[in-house]
Amino acid sequence: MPAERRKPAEYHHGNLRDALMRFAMQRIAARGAPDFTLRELAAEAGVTHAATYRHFASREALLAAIAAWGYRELHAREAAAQAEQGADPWARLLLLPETYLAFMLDAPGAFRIMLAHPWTDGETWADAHAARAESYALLEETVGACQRAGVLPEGNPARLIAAMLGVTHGLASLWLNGQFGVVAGEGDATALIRETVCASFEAFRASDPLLWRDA
Amino acid sequence: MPAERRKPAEYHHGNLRDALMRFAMQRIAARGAPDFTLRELAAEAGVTHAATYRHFASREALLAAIAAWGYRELHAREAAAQAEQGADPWARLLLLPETYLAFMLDAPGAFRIMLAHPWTDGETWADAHAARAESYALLEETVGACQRAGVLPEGNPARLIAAMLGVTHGLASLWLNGQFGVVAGEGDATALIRETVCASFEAFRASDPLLWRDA
DNA sequence: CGAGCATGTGACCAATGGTAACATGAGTCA
DNA sequence: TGACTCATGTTACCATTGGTCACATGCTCG
Repeated sequence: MPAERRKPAEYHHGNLRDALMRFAMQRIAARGAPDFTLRELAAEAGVTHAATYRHFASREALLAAIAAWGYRELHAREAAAQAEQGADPWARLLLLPETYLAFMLDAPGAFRIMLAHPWTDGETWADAHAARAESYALLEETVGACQRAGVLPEGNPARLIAAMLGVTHGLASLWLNGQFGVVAGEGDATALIRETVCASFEAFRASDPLLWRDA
Repeated sequence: MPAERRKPAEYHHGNLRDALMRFAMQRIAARGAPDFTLRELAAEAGVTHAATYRHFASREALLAAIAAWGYRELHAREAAAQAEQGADPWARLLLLPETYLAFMLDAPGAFRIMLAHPWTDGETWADAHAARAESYALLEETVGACQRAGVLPEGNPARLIAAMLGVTHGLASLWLNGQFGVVAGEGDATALIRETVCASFEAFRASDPLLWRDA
């Protein structure tokens, strides 16, 4: 008589995969790093660690699945927000970092894998790569629209994109790694991040076009 | 007769500690993550893995030592560059990201631990924390000098600092994780990074002071 | 020269990621 | 209904890893 099984039929129908991903994300968020053990995830799901290999080829594949899910979810949220926004390109652009940061607060575990994990093995991370490319494409397109509308300076869009992605990503990364206290004391870090991103974007918008032109 | 020993007396006098750190940084840079095994580091040094514990209390302590070294080295380079620069605060400020990015190219292995590793256990990472704080303090001070000199907009310095640290750190982080191709194609990434950081700083400098004022 | 201490060794341990052969149960089709 | 089958999960196993401990070795300094 095996002790204490999970609720019958809770797993055994595809739920295990999702459950493992959820548990993993929780642990990552809690511990600040993908430190979890496949065995502890399995135990939390009421399952043997070998069962996990029915759903993920390896530990790293689990991480890759999380990253892919994260980028797809992010892209979906961005697209949805833009859709209900209207046509103003500048407003649509500002929605992107806002959605990005909101999602980071919702799913910090996924975010850490998305941002700060070296996706070494192309094979297992192929899906994540594709998902990420979608999200980047949206940024690229929106920046282009802003430039065409004259609301962002002309010049090499790659530089503008890099600058915007840089601030957003950089602040997110600092927050995720708990490095924010050093720069900002102990105030409301998330508010400071939002305000800083906003101010930076405005500064870019109003900046001298010469800055972004190639040499 | 033990096979193939290291050159006699090469270790046994404090060199092992440094050698292990060097090897570890090489592996981190090569593999893009602190994947190395204590055993392989020890083997590369011609030593048993147990010997490593004479110099580092744990694997994580090795990482912490690398991070601490990195921040101390970074701070030293920044201070040196500023010292030979002169008194112009804006020039001194621009030196910081420049030194930062140059150091990243010199020591990508250390950088990855410095930026993208969760320093969970305060005990083992205490030294790294202290070293990092020094480096941040320099940025804070230089920004303050710029504001007093009227070359940076008044307003909450925390926001300006966050913005500058954000771009720099964000672009560095993207580069370290190989995410730069997505945004910039396959050009000279490091040049693009430098130019983008420079343009961003100029944009911040020339921006409307209202942007950085608290609400 | 001899003692002491830092450094390195060898044997050992529990835990981990991963594999393979076996078990079980839900759905399908005769 | 009953047999087949495939997905899912289990048991047992393996090599490797981080870590510890008692023991060896060899600088260094009194």
